[in-house]
Amino acid sequence: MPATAVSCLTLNRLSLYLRCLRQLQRRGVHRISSQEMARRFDLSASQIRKDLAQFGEFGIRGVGYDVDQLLARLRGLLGLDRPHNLVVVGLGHLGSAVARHFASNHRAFRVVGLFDNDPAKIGQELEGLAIRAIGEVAAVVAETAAEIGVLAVPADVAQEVYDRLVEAGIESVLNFAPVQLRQSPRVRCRTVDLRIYLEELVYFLESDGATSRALGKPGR
Amino acid sequence: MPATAVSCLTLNRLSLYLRCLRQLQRRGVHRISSQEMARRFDLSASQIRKDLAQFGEFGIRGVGYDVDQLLARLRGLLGLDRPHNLVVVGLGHLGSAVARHFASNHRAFRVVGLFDNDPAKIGQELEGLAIRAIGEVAAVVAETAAEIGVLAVPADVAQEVYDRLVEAGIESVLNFAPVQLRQSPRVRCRTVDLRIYLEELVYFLESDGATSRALGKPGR
DNA sequence: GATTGTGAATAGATTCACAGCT
DNA sequence: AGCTGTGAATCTATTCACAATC
Repeated sequence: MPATAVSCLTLNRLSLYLRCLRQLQRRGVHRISSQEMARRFDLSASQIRKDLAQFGEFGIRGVGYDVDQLLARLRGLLGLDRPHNLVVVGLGHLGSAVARHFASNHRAFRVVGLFDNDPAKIGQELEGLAIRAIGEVAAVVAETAAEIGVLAVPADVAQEVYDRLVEAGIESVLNFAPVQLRQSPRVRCRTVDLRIYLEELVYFLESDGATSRALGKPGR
Repeated sequence: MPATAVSCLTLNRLSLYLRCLRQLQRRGVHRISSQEMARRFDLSASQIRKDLAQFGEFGIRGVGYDVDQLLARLRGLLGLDRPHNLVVVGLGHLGSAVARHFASNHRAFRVVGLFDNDPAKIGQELEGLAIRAIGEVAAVVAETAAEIGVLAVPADVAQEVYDRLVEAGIESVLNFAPVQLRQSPRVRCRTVDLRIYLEELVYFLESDGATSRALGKPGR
């Protein structure tokens, strides 16, 4: 039924619902209405319904949604019922942390390759996996059918490494380098710049706290 | 003159423009038009103009924008011309990496406190700063006038630690725990769940790659 | 009586297209 | 001639309100 393209906003909310449902499941809740869910997690009930309705009829009128069933459906919908292989390139602090973060926790994701160009790091192990030279990435991607590349390299080499991953046949990229990558049409890239989140918070600090001073020009 | 509230989307784009302008500055570009900027970084020219126009007239008609000047203006606008103090709570892999990430790189942000509840970690140093017990957070926030708290603790204690930060007088929170926090109206909280980004990529993997199979029901 | 699923209404964001400067 | 700044037009997203269902 998804003839209509799904928006990123909707999609991210589906992930959110998944998270909420997991929490409900852990607490032994088996049935929930959109209203109750909205109340508990500070969401919008009609939005939940509309988001879900895009993909089918998952609820029972007059009753609500079955938590286990909805969870399973959402997982299937998002493709999380099959495992997905990742490679991580760049094992500085952030890269290592992200590799570990994704390696533990999550059944749906498996880290199958670690790459760096620092000779001191090559050969070391992280979570039982050896760090290899970046030159081997194509071989590993081919061998493991890795779909996603996580890019945690310095900004000035990010483009080069992205291009390499594209060439290696990776299907999409999660980029932590603070650059706007020139993208291949074949390979979707999602950039996550942690600094942007801080900057967002700072702006609201100023504007909430200092409504009084906001009248004076804030330049310079 | 921001009498009008600025949307988050706009705000995040301003951060993005800042990043692009920095790159231009490094390359010795002194003047740029919205079109050229759009072309180089794969953005929309009219959107750039509209976003900037919300805050004043920064460009010169017929000419374009002065890179240095616009950079300075944006920095001021976003509040990045003053330093902001951070505390990081939870120094597992992700917390440590984020602490280091924010401690280096960025002039506008200063990490002034590190907290954990693991006795093995307390007393250790990270980037020249000692890790302290979470009980001391109120004192440190008061003493350093820290504005932002970075939350990198396990999901099941995130709410508790958030509440503690609120009580300690922190002004906003960047949360990496995958939970929907019950928020204080006083303290803005931005949650960043790295897993959501992966899930987004996975969805598009399925839907791009498998347009053929998308006709069959994707359930189960 | 309660709650879903959904068309219609509203609100918000983006793009267009051009008047107004330089 | 070229590019900004901006109202108007379009597109997208969210919320409302209610008929359909259990």
